Amino acid sequence: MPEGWPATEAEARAVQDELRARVILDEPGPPPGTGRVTGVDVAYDDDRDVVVAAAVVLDAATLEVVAEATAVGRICFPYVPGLLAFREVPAVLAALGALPCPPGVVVCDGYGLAHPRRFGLASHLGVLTGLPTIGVAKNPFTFTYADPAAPRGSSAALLAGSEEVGRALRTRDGVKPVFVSVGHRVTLDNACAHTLALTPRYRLPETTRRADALCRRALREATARQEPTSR
DNA sequence: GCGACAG
DNA sequence: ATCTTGTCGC
Repeated sequence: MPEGWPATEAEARAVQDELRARVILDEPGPPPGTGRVTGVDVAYDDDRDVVVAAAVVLDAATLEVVAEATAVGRICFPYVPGLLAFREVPAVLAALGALPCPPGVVVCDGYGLAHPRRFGLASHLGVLTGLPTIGVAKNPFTFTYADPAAPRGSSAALLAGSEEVGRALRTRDGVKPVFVSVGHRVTLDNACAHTLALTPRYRLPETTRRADALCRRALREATARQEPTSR
């Protein structure tokens, strides 16, 4: 359990309300296809109280893996809608810290600005690290959107009432869109461009696919010696 | 008051 | 997130 980590939901919401002021929204961020892009994801074993985070660094031009790292820890916050960051951030920080090179733009599995208090996981991670971050989620959470046109690349506003908090972006022809929002130091247009650059083949970005596979594998391995294989 | 609700 | 086999389709 990290120093000063909130113990209650009310404390956690107060932390969000305070850190939100530090989000930078007026920087365009690195152009897609250049430098590096890093995916982060987390897997859990609630019964054993184990959490594993993975960070996978890709060359943005080729999408080849150039580095990866994992971190194992204890679960330090329950899943509460709107407070996901408090469950995921400590392990993700550890995984990012274990990388041998700078991560470039960090792609999170979840939301940034598209959040009840406009401070989702990607915003939180961005503020704590200073890195440019974006959020790419698989579900619209509580937000609304008009279905984008069928071709890949089409998009529609992701709305909280009349406020655009992100974009529903079609990454594959005729397939359910992903939900992109800004984290820190990246523009929404640029975040969508990055997302398209990371989806040459599948609905989800290569970064999150790679990070997801790695943290699941690391969780299996971290968990393997504690309970013998049943048969 | 009740249900919904990123991962 | 996680529990879980096969199956339909490109």
